[in-house]
Amino acid sequence: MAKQSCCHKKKLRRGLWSPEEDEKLMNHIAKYGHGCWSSVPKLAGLERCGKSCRLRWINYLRPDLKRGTFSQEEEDLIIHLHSLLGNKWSQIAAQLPGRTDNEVKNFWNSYIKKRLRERGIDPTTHQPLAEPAGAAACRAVFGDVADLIPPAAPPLADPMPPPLDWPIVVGAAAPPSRSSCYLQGSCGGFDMDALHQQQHCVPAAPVVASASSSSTLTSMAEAEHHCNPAGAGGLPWLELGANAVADAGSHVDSYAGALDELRWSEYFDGAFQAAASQQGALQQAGQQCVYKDDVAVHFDVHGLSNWC
DNA sequence: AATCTATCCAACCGCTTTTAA
DNA sequence: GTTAAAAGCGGTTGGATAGAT
Repeated sequence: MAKQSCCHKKKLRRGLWSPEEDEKLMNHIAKYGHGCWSSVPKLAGLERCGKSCRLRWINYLRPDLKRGTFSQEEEDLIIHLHSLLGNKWSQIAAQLPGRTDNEVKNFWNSYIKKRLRERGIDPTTHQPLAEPAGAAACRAVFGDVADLIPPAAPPLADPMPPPLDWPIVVGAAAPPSRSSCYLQGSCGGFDMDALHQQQHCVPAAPVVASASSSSTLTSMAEAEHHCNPAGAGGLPWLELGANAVADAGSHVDSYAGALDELRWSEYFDGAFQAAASQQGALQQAGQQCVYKDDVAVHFDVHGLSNWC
C-alpha cells in the first residue's frame, strides 16, 4: 500500500486553497513570519500541513511574485539556463526575479518543450533532433548561436554533457582555484569558449537572487548587503543556497542574524523593494551570471534574444 | 447545447539534503 | 557520530477551463 502523506495521516485539508485560508496564512506570516513551517498551520488556524502552507506561500502568496506571462527575454533565459543546468528548476528560477521554480517548470513543460520540438530541437539535450535537417532548423531558430553546437556532436545515445549538479552562485567575479571540465571547452561536447565569446563575458555587478526557493531571510541579507556598497566591498560574490551566508563571510553571518530580529512587516516595506530595485538595475545593465563549482558563466541577458 | 479533448497550472508526493538535538 | 525533524526539490497528478466537434 502506498505511503500516505502527512495531510492524510492527520486528516488535514487538501486541494485548492480558499480565499479565507489564503488570508489567514498571509496575515499570520505578515505578523510573525513563517518561522518553523510545521507550526504555522496551528498558529494560523489552518487545517493544512506545514508543507502545504510553505508551498502556498512560496508559489502563490509571496508579495514579490511577478505572475503573468513570461516575457521573451525570460523565455530565452530559461532555455539558455536549462541548456547549462538541466532540470534544476530552483536554480533557474533564482535567476528570474519574481518567478518560482514551479512556475518555470510548468512553463517549460507546457510551452517551451513543445516549441523547441516544433523547431527541431531536442528539449532535453538542446541538440538538433536529426541531421542534417535538424542542424538547418537549429540554425534557422538560433541564428549565430547555433555555432555553439559542435559539428561533430556526440551521438544521441549519450548526447548530454556530464551531470550538472553544481551549485549556482550569483555574483561578479569567478573565485580562483577549482574549475569545471564542462565549462572549459569541448570535453563535454559543448564549446564554452565560444559561449563566453558569444555572451560578451565581462565582469558584472553582484546579482541579487530572487527570494524564490532559498531562505527569504538569506535573500534579505543578500539584498541588504548588496545595497550597502561599503559592506559588499570585501565580497565580490555571494553564493546562493543554504550555505551561502556562511561561505560568504562572518560579517554576513552577523548580518543575517540581525535580520532574524526584523519584523516581517519591515521586510515587506523595505527588503523586497531593495532587492527588486537592485535586481532591476542589474537587469537593466543586462548582466547575469551563474557559477558551476567556482567558475563563473557570465551572460548578457539582452544578448540572448537570438537564442531561440 | 452537449460532449470530448487538449492545455494549463496549483498542489501533492516522495525522495534528498540540511539542520538541530 | 547518530537520529529525527524540517526544509528543499523535481516529478507527477488532477481539476478547471477553453476550444473543437
